[in-house]
Amino acid sequence: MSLTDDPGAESQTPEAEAATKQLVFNAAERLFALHGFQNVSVRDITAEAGVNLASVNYHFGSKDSLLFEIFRRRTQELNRERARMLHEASDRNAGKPPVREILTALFAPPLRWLDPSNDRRISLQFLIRARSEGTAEIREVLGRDVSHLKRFADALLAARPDLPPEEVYWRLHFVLGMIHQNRFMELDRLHVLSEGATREGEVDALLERMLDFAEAGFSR
Amino acid sequence: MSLTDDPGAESQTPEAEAATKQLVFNAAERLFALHGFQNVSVRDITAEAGVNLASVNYHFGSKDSLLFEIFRRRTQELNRERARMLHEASDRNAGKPPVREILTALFAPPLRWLDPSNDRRISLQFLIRARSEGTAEIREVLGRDVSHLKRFADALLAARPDLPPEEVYWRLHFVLGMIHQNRFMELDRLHVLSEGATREGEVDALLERMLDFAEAGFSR
DNA sequence: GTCTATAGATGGATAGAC
DNA sequence: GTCTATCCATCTATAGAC
Repeated sequence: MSLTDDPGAESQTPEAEAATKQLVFNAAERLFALHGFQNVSVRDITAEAGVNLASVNYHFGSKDSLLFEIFRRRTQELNRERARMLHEASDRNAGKPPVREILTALFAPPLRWLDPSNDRRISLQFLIRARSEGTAEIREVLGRDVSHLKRFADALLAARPDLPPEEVYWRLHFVLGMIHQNRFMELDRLHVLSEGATREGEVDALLERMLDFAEAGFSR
Repeated sequence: MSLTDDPGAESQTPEAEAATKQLVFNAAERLFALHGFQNVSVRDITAEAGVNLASVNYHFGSKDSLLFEIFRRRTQELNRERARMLHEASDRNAGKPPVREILTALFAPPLRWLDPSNDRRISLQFLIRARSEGTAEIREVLGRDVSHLKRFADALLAARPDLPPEEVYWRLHFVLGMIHQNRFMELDRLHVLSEGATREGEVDALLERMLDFAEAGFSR
């Protein structure tokens, strides 16, 4: 079964290494998403993962590096989904998709992640928290790497050439705020306020609500 | 000049106490707003304030209590401004203000604080950060004390009785996201993305932009 | 690669002199 | 009320045995 020449002895090494590293990765993502970066210690992570204390430093170098790697991986996954959807929307519309389709490419991936039946629900919470609480390294990357957002800004500028560019940028800012509001804390608060009328479980309905609201905000 | 019978000796006590406490309060608010709750130590605060290390515990009991008191005070100030504006809007409109005036009462106070010429700019950043990074005590208060938000939800429900209530709650959720997006980090990021086209200094213009966007989102 | 023990640093809180 | 010195808990990171 093994691809190596030595199936005996310590042949479980690559699998065990991958397994331990993945256990740490998942436990760290989960705990940080739930309790925040600074509130989770390496001891918490290794205890949750059921591995020994030293494994974080062995596999990731440091606590900071671990969290940066989770952030990098999840950001890349989310941005690729968004970029692919934007590209498809562009293909469907002769290179000039309308506002609603651009916003769909921006909203749909994080909302799919938000679905309670989706394993990635916790990853989205992680990303939202890391964005505002992350280390200086994460913040610096976020601040400088605007290339991903630029594709959406350019698409919106092309869709609304009649608007002053700064108006388009501000509206993009507003819709990003709508997305970032979907944290556990704010959703719980909304649930209390509405006395249970708002059910976050219906992510398809939420996507339509967000699109209706944002598209209306853009159509002036 | 003193109201006490003993102007000599340690008569500076009340003023000195107030002065030191205020120095700590201001330094803590500023540092937390800039660097986050967990990233600021009591030593940082007392160094910034130019007072001795023990004064935080003497005047506030603990670091947690200090931050909770700042949060409580600023939240109260902001909510009172909002409640007053909502009340005035209600008076102007026979108890049933239109959506745009309700949203103005929600947006205008934090945007006034955001003005670079306003001392309260740092207080607003503090509040936005405390909301997402705060202690369990702060989060619990936020989660349970929805009475302030409820006034705005009720006003919106009255202004749009044609809509299903849950739709109104979701839209309120969206506009709150728009407000919370006005953090230093996100504003800086927007500034980079727009290559300087977005100037946050023009808070009056920003208020109009936010109102236009949100009102359009509500009018369907 | 795993695990224990511990180094090394930092931070919150407090005792006790003034 | 102020301030210094210090206690004690906690955390990250690592050395070294297995």
